Amino acid sequence: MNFADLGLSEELIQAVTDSGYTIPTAIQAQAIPSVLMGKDIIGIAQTGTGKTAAFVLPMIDVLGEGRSRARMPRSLILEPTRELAAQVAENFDKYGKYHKLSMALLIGGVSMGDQIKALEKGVDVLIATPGRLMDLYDRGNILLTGCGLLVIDEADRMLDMGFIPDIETICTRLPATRQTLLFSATMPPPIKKLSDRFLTSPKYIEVARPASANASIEQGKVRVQARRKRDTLFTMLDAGVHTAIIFCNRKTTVRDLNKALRQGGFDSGEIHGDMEQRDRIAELDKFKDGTINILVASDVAARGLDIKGVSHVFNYDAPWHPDDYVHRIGRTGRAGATGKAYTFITEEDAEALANIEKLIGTTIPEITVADSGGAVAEAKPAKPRATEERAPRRRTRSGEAKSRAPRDERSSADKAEEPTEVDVREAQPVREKTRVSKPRAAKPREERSRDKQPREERPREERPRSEDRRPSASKPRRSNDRNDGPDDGWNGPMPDFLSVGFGES
DNA sequence: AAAAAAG
Repeated sequence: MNFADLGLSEELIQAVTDSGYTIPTAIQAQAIPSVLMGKDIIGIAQTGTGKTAAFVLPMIDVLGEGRSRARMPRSLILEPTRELAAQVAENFDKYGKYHKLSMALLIGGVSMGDQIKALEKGVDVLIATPGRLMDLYDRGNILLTGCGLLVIDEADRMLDMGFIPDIETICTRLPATRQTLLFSATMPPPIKKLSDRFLTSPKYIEVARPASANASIEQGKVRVQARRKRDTLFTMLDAGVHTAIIFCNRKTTVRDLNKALRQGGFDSGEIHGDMEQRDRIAELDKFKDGTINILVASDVAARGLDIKGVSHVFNYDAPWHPDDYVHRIGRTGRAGATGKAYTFITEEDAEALANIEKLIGTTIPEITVADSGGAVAEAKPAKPRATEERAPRRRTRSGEAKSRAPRDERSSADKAEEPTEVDVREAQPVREKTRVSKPRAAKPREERSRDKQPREERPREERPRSEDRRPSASKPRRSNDRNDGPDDGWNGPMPDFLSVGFGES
């Protein structure tokens, strides 16, 4: 199967070929012919499965015939966030280069003037976030009566964000005879209701359940004391990280952590919802072109963002909502590349971890990092096994017995996880055992950590004095490292401690 | 417990 078999025009196939793609993904192969035939579609798929191209490509051909009229867009694509909307617009530019389609991107945070001008001229494709679309509609700048094709993308996220009433309003303003494509990673009841109401005998397409979390992502959890998160992260980044997105739960944490990383000599940037739109775009661009290789992010970047070659995702804070975990780690391991996803777990995160592991149906392997203080955190009264915490009592007990092997049968790696009375910061044997890779710092450690931790927490001789530059982490990657092909994700060597998993699974 | 989206 390749793109030429799907019924797309030659110009379009040329544009796809120019972009370096030849084989359609599962969702593309299933959706494109149906969209071309004018059918409604429910697509259960994450981005990264090629979902965007699955509707962008056929839409370009469908809209290639006919022309737009002033204020009457011919098609509408709804996206939950501004970044996703902009990303879809980029796809239209990329694949529509041999077609002359007009397009308007209606998102908040930027001035309305240009958007209104584009609408006045008439557009074939309207790509919008609900807020700005409703705003412009209420001002009388848009007529949706000529809009025969609607795409509701990331429907489950629209639901999370409270957009469903807006979506319903918008649906009723479109002509009743239209084609509707709905994409969602999951199908919670409100989305099912929405599709029952606004889609007509849709074709149901489901690919790679997101909860099964992409096999190309190697996951790990790191038990860490809250106050040692920063040092632990630095240690892991020092070991050599190509490109990382670091998720935090709060915007303030994003800001603080990015500041600390920059002070520590890392090439990092940040993105969160309190930033000006242009700053968000600028930071994303820097991340994409390699000016920075670490992006500290709130959940604004958790879903859908398609940045190639992200080698690592760190959950600096464990996400409260388990769905967010799946979405966050999905920023790595994209387009056939491999990725690593590490989640910091503090004592407060027990319930969040339990929910995550329940959702993904597996126990995330635990890895240990020197100085995380994780062993101390574990010295608390034993908690129930994470995945079983919410299970009925009887299951809990039997399951627990099974998963906990007798002490002396466990590997030494397992023993490293044993609760211990000894503070690992003082205990050389533990340090030696857990530190598999020697850290190298961009700047002498003392310079970096000047304002972070009291000196005494780190034995002086532990601090490397070499002038060694940090490996890839400190250096902007060459731009050809990624973003110039579909399969150019990171596949480089992995520092030992990042690739070694300990016990549990 | 937060963040996102309209300003």
